Amino acid sequence: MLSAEAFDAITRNQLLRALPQEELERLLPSLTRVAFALGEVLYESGQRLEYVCFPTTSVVSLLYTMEDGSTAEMGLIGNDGLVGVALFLGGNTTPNRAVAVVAGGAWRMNANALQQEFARSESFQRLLLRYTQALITQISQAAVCNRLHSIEKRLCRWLLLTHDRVNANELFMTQEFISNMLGSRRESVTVAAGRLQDIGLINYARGHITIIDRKGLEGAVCECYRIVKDETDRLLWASGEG
Amino acid sequence: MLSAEAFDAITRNQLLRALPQEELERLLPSLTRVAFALGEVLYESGQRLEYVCFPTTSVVSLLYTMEDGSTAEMGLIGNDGLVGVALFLGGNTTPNRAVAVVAGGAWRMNANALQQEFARSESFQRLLLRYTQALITQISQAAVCNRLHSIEKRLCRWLLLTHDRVNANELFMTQEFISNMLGSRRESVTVAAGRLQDIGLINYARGHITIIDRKGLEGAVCECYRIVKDETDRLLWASGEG
DNA sequence: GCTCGTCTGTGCCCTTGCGCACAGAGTGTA
DNA sequence: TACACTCTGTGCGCAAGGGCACAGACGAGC
Repeated sequence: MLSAEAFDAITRNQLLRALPQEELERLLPSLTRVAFALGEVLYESGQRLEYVCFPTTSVVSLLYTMEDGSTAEMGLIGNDGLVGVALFLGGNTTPNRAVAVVAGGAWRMNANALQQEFARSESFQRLLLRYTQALITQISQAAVCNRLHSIEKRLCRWLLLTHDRVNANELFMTQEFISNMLGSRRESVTVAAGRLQDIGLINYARGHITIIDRKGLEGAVCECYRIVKDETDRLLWASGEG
Repeated sequence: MLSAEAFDAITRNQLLRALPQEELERLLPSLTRVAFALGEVLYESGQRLEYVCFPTTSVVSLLYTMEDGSTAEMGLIGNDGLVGVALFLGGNTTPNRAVAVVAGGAWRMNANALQQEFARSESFQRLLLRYTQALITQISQAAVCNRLHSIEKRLCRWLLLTHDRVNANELFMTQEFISNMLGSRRESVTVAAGRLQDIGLINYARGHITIIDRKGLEGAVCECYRIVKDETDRLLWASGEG
């Protein structure tokens, strides 16, 4: 039987929360609480994964780095997901890195335990595979959005994605940092953020963003944000899953 | 026991070829041979999938269409893969469409048979999940490439990807068609293709491309092409898989 | 206070690629 | 042969965004 405290802590990750109680109890011994600092690297490109992480208050970006050093983000993972799908997909490594963009906590589960449970429990497997599809949706939308939409819209999308995964209206990150995610120049982010600030959607000051008008951001963002959100809801939280 | 003819036909798809013989025999009754015309739609965005397809000589593009009608490709699938991962991931639909970009054949397998076999056979499941990771790699690389690389390089990448999946140096597709995949204007493709033609890599004439200098294309493409190729080889064909 | 380092704002020039318009060049068909 | 249609080439103006340089603004530490 899970203590109320443990249950409360563990279900701050929505994937874990979606699991049946007896499953959670079985998983608990394999889960370790960890914390990530801003910018901390969970794994490097090509590095063998030793564990997966279920973020609770942290947010993790899947980042690609090109040979010339330019970078772009392919996906963003918070308490709605899990970092390290390659472990149960069977590849064990991926050609991208994972970086914490919001400092905070997560639950860590080592490779063996994960693979064992994946093979053993149908509900666990089903949930993880559905999550994989949600992740694919997010990545493919990023592919299209990166191609077709302006920096300003993509910035809105990124802010909303991050805001969704954080329990606050304040984010701590520099424009330089964001430009690495968006795959653009820092100056372009400055200009775009300036416009969002001018129309009163956000406030920006030295690595400290405040979301002032969330609805306004939702109005300024491209369709990509909603498509991914709706599809994720459908895949993970809608039907009688778990 | 598979007839030599059936075995030969079925293993034109590399995923199927990677399966153990007894598994193939079990699958055979569930497989139907189909053919796709150029431009044929395998499934529409949001449509419930009834089957997966293992292309043999056809090539299928996963295409995203925005509300304003603009389009971009997220992935390209040939005899090295399978169309319809959402079926075993559990989502049953995806927000993109699948379109044949090279006419040709495929093996079709209905949803029930697929799901049954996925649950029953570990080697089948392992192969499909590894393929899923390869697909994720391809899509994420597209996301980054779309953001950071020029039309010309992306055109090279697309030509190489397609060429890899086709047993010929001639491709039948208009520049208009390709521009839909690249998410660019037709005129931009004209210019880029013109340059590739000038330096003797390809020949272009009214919906009829000839790859003249494959090595040259590999020299002109961005790193994205090779990263995906190497990673796919590692995931699917390298180790003792199957 | 002062200084240093970091973060943000801005301006200028340049390239890429889009929007649009239209001209030619093949191809198919009557 | 004539006509219609499709596909490709090209030119021009324009907007977005990259490269670079530098100025200001803020905060931390002394």
